[in-house]
Amino acid sequence: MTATGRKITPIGNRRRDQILRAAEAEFEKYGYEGARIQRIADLAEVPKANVHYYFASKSTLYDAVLSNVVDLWNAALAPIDADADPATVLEDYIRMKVELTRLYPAATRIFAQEMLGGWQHLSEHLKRETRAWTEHLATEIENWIRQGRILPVDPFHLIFVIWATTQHYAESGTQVKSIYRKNSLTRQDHDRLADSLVTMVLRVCGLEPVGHDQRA
Amino acid sequence: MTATGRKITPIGNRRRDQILRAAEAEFEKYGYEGARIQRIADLAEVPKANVHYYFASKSTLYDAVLSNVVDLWNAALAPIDADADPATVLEDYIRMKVELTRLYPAATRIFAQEMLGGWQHLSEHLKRETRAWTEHLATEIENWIRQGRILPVDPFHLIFVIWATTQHYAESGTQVKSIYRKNSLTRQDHDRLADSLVTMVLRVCGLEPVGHDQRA
DNA sequence: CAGAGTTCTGACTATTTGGTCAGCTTTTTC
DNA sequence: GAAAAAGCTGACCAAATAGTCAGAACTCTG
Repeated sequence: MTATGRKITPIGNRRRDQILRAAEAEFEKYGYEGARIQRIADLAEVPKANVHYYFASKSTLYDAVLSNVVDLWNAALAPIDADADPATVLEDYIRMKVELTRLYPAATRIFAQEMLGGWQHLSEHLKRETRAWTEHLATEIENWIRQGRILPVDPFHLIFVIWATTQHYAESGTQVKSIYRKNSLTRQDHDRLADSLVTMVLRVCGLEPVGHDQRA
Repeated sequence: MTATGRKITPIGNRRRDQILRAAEAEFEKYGYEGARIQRIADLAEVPKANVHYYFASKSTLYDAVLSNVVDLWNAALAPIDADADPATVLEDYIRMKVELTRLYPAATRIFAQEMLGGWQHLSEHLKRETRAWTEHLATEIENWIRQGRILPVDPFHLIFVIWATTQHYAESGTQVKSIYRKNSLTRQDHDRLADSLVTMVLRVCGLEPVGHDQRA
């Protein structure tokens, strides 16, 4: 250990962020095991020892990155309007997730890697938040079904479809290239994915799109 | 390098398989970077040097594992009946994928990890096979749409939903536990996932289930 | 059963990598 | 402006790990 125990100054904070950003990129690209402190240092354009000045260990650094990522995720997932109609809630949810994916591909991939690894590095506290929100939405869906506002669907499976698809799409920059022969994901690609997903999910629920695009 | 160049005898083949199986488990659990030759040796109950007798390097060993996995995958994806009706083709496809996932969770996870990593270790030849089949199915779906047999859907997005969902479900043993509060995935869980998926996908296409279950 | 070929392994090496630390430089504080 | 604190870093170190190799042990064939 070398870090923590001193005061924080603006100058130190800037360096910290600089290293954190580099670490995010590195962890995204190589995963926890594959990540190399030296490469993070190079990318941040600081000597390796400087990384250890701010973060005692690789694990500490990863914790910091992961915490940022999950905060971002949970913050965006926050609002849910109980009075709104199902189609709107679902559509908003989907578009928001796709948007997150477009804006923060690195964060998204780290989130997914962590998930695949069984949240080995995620604190209980953060896990609980993520789960709570999912259960909230599931309850909402169950209400809609009971009220006959949408067709019967297993709420978790429905959420899972949305989740898996956006997630998967985001994670697979290279896969999309190799299987679908695209060279990059444009803004338009994301919009079209969101449109497709919205239409598909609404059809699953027996709903029609509210106003926007109708193609799938 | 130490391996290859000698003849293959049954006894050698058995050891090779033994090591290969251990390697599959190790790569599944830790990924390429995280995998340790020593652990593979321990799991296979052979000395480490024996691993290197059969596989020159970690990379060679991973290639062998991956090749098995992709063969399995491509073999299962092979048949597609052009005359069959859309509902049947889609349902068979989904159930087959879920089944693969249930039977070979390790292989499935490795496949996914490799995908996430952008097929960094997969040979061109294997990549092409995987892609070709996907395109075949996509063409089929386009035909159905043109003939008015199903509602308009982006074929790739539809395939993607199926793919992403089954894949994701398979990969997420621990995630499912932590988010959905299940302790393990039973045969029944897989059946219900398949049922849900079939119903959802068919609804998306404006089709009704052929005969089986109707719940989603 | 003898010799050739194959299989196996303990002991080793080379390299990579996370982490430390003493002391230098810069910034802040009084 | 000097003392204290924070920031910084080159040069190390210890541990882990992939890979090597000489030769022992085993198996098969004629």
